[in-house]
Formats: sequence, C-alpha cells, structure tokens
Amino acid sequence: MPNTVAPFPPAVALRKLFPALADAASATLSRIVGHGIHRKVPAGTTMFDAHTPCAGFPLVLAGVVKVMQQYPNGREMLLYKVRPGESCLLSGSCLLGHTNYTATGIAETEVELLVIPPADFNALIAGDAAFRKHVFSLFGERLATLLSLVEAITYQKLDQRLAALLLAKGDFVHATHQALADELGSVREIVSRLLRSFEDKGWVDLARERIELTDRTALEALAGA
Amino acid sequence: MPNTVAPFPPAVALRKLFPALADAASATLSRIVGHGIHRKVPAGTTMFDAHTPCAGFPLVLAGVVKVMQQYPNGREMLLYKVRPGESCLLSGSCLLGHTNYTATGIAETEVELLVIPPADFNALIAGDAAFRKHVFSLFGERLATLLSLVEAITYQKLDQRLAALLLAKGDFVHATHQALADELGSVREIVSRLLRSFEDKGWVDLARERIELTDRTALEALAGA
DNA sequence: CTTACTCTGTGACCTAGGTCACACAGTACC
DNA sequence: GGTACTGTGTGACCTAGGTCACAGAGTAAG
Repeated sequence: MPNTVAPFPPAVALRKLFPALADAASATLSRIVGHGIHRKVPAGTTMFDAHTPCAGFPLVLAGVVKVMQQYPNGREMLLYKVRPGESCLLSGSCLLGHTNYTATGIAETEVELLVIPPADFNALIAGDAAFRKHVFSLFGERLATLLSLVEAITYQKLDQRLAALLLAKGDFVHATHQALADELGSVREIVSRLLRSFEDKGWVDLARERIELTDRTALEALAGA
Repeated sequence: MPNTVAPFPPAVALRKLFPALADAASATLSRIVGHGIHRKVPAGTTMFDAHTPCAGFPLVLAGVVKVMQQYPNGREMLLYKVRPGESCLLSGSCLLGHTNYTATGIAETEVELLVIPPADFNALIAGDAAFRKHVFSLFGERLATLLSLVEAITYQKLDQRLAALLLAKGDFVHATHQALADELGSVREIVSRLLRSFEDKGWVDLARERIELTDRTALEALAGA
C-alpha cells in the first residue's frame, strides 16, 4: 500500500472531526495522536481486501473509502462508504482477529487516515468510555446500513433504489451510468434504460456524465413507495 | 413479553456455554450471575422488533432466536439465528442507543436467557477483556453473516441458496416448504418447484415436511458453484 | 481534421423468479 | 366414516432484470 507520512494532526482537529471523541480524555487523544500512524493514500488504492490483514484501527481524516464486494463475473456491489469522522469497522473487528471478510476497500478519493495500532486500540477501548462509545456506534451504524441494504435488495425494485441513490447525491449528479450500476449491484444498460424512463417522465435531465434532478418530489415518491 | 423467572444458572455453566468467557475474571461472572435477569420465554414470542426498546444485553442460554426482516407484503427474510452461547448484538448496540433497527427477533423454540442490565454491560465492557472480546467477536460474526447474505442475495441464484440451506440442516430436513421459503426470502411455490427438480435429479427424497438428502455431493457442487 | 476512446442509447432476446388459481394428498379431530 | 385444515404439486402467465450486439455521440490527443 503506497503511502506518504505527513505531519500528525493536532488533537484539536481530532476532537472536531470525531464528535464522539469530544468527550474523550486528553490522555486518550494524545495517545491516539502519539501512537497513531498517519498516512495518505492516493485515490484508487486498494486499502484492504479479503487477503490483506489489517494493521490497526483506522480513523479516516479526509477522503472517502468505498467498501464493496466484487464478484467473479466482474460485477460489484457497494456496501457502504467510510467518510471523515468515521472508521472502518471491518478493520476494527479484524483486530479481534476472527472471521474473514470478503469485502474490499478502495480509496475513492485521496484518503488521509490515522491508524491506531492494535495494542493501543485495545487499551483505548478498555480505558476510555467516549472512544468505546464511538466504536460501538460505528458498529451499530454499519449494521443498520447493511440491514437496510438487505431490505432494499430483496424488497425494493431497482428503479426505486436508483431514485433513492440519485436523491442522495444532490441536484446535479456527476457520474457515469456504469458507476451508478456498480453502486446498485446492477449493469449499465439497465441503469441507462431506467434513467431514460425517468427522463421521459420529466423527472431528470440527462447529459454525458451528468444527471440533473428536475422533479425531486416524483423521485421521492418512487423511492419511498 | 411473557416470561418465567427461573433459578439463576451457576457461573460454571456460563463459562462452559460461553467459551469466550472462560478466561473472564470470577468477579465478572458473579456480576453477570448476580445482576443478570434470568428469564424464559415460550416459542413464538416476539422478543424485539423495531418498536420495543431493549432493556439489556441478552446472553442466550438455551433455545434459538431467529432474527428477520418482515416486509409489508407478508414476505420475510431470515437474517441470522442466535443460538446458546451467543448474544443478540442488535440489542447490544441498541444499548448504546442510536440507530433503529428494522429487524424482528422471534423465539423459534422456548428460549432461556440472561439479560445484563445496561449499567453492568458498560462496566463489563470497560473492565473485562474477555467479555469485551466476546462482544466484539459477536459483532464481527454478525457482520460477516450479513456480508455473505448480501453476496448470496445479489450473486447466487435461488437454487444454490436452497441447496446450501438444506446441506446446513443435515441429512434429514424436517421443515415445510413455506418455512424454507421464508428463510430464503422467497415464496413457497418456487421452493416446491426447486425441490421437485432436485428430486428429479435424484439428489433428495421428498415427503410431507421431510426432505432426505440422498446426494450431498451433488448439492454441494451446486451450492458452491 | 483524424483517430481513438469513453460513454450512452437501444432493440432483440432470455431467464429466474413471482403471481394466480386450483387440485389433491395427508393428517387430525369429531 | 366425514369434515376441515395444512402442506404440496403444477400449469399458465407476467415482469424485472440481465445479456448480446451494435450504433452513435462526446471528448481528447495527435
């Protein structure tokens, strides 16, 4: 994994970025800052996959990591994204060393992170209630994300999921149809077709790599159905 | 939630049932035994759903809890099962109080459990490494289960998933087609049809509420494909 | 401008899985 | 035995979504 060592972020920034840590003891933060390994990885880096064991518990300071499953036939499925102020809990539970995950993490943008070594991670969990709470709520959120993903896949139709995805991306979506298809675990043609049908209904305007939402209410109605 | 108060299980039984707790301090176990609320609920009880907040962290002593999503149209989808020696981590992360889960937990058999009140739960997490490890590995396992469920749903076909399900249930499966369909998030007719096709191929023998696997290797080949 | 990509649109076609409707076989209780 | 219920088989039909095979349209580099 290529990486650049950069100056440590000050504890103040950490508190700001990780609200859950706002209440943490100063000792905790200085421990994180002091022992954490600060690195930057360029966009596109595979940060972990089924085969690379993880070296610590990462706090994402900047950038976005997408966690996905990749299937033999080339299709992929986005599970969730890790944003600044969050951590990858796959790595987290990796630390406790059991199950193997089939997921892959890729830096969507340049990513800056602070990796807490296992020993410190354990100590922090034991010693600091705020840190513990942070980790647990991450687990909780991811779990909730996955549950609703399961629900969406089994129960919602693709057009609904696509509508929801567009809505989540703002009024002007900049993305290729292929990228959207990947996020949904589908294929390009289908996404193109659905987008076309949205356009026919006057809900969106399409251009190359650009989708403008012109009728959010209609899309919301579809997504929520 | 109907329940019966029964005599507390001795700490020795706990150690045996929860291998992860074998290394726990005696103080930890006596705390669990002393403060835990011991109850039994009959088969069929809804132990939690989206609306009932949970009162503590449950250790399952006996019986099986199935955790599933229920959809408006009456279909359901089994997410995972909680067996003796495990705990429901949905409740666990409920305790830390954030996200709402859409899942429902139902006692598949009579279930005997020991509920650790929130305050004690927090204290144990903070104070006992073995307990902490237990909880984390639960999270890890559930996460892994859900990941592979997502994979199975999006990538595997229903016949593969059915084959895997049968294999997991032993050589003589006692279940209605409807129950199998529920576990797979599908419908009865499809399961009947697939089972029929398995029978045509000589892989299983069918009788009312009973499926005998006569060619595990063939089923394994299908499931693993 | 030409060449070479990448992205998009589209039609023909296929398949898995779901829906509906109903027949019938076990079982169970009276 | 009769009546009723639960579980199973099955055929006709529908639809979403995926696959294949292209044709163009934008864009970028030379």
